[in-house]
Amino acid sequence: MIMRDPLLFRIKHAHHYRQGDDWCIYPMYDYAHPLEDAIEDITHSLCTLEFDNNRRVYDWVMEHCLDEEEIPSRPRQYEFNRLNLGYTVMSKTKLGHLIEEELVGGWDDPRLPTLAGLRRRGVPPSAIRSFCREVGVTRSQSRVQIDHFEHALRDDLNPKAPRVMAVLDPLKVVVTNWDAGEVDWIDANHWPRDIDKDETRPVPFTRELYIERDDFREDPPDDFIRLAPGREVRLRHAYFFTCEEVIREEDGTVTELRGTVDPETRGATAPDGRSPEGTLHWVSAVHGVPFEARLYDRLFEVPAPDAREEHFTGFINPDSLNVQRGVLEPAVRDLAADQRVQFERQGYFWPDPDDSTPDALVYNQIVPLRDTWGDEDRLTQAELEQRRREKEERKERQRERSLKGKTDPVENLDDAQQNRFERYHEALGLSRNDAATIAGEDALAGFFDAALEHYDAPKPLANWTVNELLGALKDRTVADLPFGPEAFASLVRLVDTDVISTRGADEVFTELVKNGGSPEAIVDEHDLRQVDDTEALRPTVRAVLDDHPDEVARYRDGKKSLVGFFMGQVMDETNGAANPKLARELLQEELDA
RNA sequence: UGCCCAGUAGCUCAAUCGGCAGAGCGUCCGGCUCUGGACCGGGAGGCUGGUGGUUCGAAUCCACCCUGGGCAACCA
Repeated sequence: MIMRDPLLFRIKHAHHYRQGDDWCIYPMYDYAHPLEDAIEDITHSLCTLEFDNNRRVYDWVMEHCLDEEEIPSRPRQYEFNRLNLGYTVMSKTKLGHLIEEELVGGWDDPRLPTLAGLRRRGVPPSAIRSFCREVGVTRSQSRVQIDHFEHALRDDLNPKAPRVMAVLDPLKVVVTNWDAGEVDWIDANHWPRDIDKDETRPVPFTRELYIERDDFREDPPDDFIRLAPGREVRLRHAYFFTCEEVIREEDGTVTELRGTVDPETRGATAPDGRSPEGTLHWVSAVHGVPFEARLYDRLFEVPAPDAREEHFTGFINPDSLNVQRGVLEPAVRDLAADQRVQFERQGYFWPDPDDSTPDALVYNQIVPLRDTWGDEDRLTQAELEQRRREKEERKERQRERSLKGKTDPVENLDDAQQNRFERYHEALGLSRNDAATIAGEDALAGFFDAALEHYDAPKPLANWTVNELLGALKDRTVADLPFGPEAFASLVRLVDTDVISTRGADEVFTELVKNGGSPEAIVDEHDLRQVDDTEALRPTVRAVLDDHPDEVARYRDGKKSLVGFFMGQVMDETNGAANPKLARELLQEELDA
């Protein structure tokens, strides 16, 4: 459609903001794009899917407006699907709307998937690159799950981010068997043992500490492995601690925990070998540095906010930003200002480049740690099962619909074509489908009829016309082919009379489409005459099996589909000349021997 | 309505000329562990959207259909 009357430029007597009134002719996209690419020596011109239609014009302009020698390297346009991410929006318009409506802070809001936003959030460029490598480039429209992105982030950050301890929602703990003035400076490794790095920092242990409020439950569920009344846990890098007393306010909120530490467990290992299930991070209440933590969650509550009938802003997650006032271990002051760190058991963070100052630290959460406990929203086995069922049902519905929608190909034919169809179907005995397919295209039917004059075998000719010729034509017509009905008929005769195999015929046909010529000559030239002699074929079959002992073993072990692989080898070896039926029989014989 | 593109494991993608349907993520189980993290080992998961055809052999070629998306001109 677009090629029927491509529009390349328009004439408009208008003032141009830079060229003034010098020109009254303005190029259209279809004209400017290919020419610019060619002039700039572009080799791969990439664009999004909606320009797929325009590729024909692109090629046409290139061909008709430039001589070969004017094109340093012929540009080719490739289209791809743009990246869609779950639980967010990617289009500039929609992002702009969020900013205009002040639903987010600006283009660099860390909740946004913009480069400015990701950068401010602390996402390293290398993580973005590895994410892109992982998801790949595709022509199918799809939406990438946010999990993939988060995985790429963690994977990138894991070996780069030194571990430190930070409590985001502090709950006070008093160690009753520890003197008020005493400080134990513990040398704690910045890195877990599975990362090949060894740097430590001093962490102060004191009588008063903070732990995460979430890490304590008065009435813990069975699978809760953290702190509860009477229970012992490990304080990371420090001592085993047992909770003995819970202090509450009038309304019942817990304000403080009291308990004791086992002095024998310094370094967080016990001489008697006991090992608590839970390990908690903590920060000294005396040395701890107050800071602000900004936790980011998905911006929208639904996976595809832009694919709904309602306006996408209606799905905004009200809790996408969660600001906490926490305490940090003092050693973070010694880290570089832009150092990305892992707050143990929390996630990866870095200081906000705009708002963080030495006196008022502000940390952005880059990505939380993977958490397999609790009520997060990953798919359970049952949900996976459910999805499988839904997919099956969807397929079943599609099957019904596609069967119901099926039409008789004859319906679309005009009167003359109808007559032709009847001749093909009834007189020549072609299937309804083949007969209608050929009858429906006048040029093709003429070609078929002419070929019939040279080889009177309607069925094989029709098979080749429909299944091979049609595939090679694409948007050309038979008139554009470098060969005529006679050569085509000869080819069909050769394969129909077993002079060549279908595989050999494919080669002949490819050559014919490319350069024309006579099928018989091509057969001789490429030595494609079919080998029907069992004893002539046997050595080849044996050689193939000898060359692939592993595959033979796997075949005998039950992987019968390898027959196809062996067949391919035999056909390759004989350049397509082996009689396939014979080759298969021989293979079976040798393999089952 | 016409034309174009896409449909393969729960998700994102591979599969050279038509010749062994695979990978990563997720999930489940086990191991390790001073992070319920990371790491290591193993398993489950497929009518390649459907029907028919061509072929010794089809995810791949042909016809028709289904589903989703794009384009239909003076925008890019």
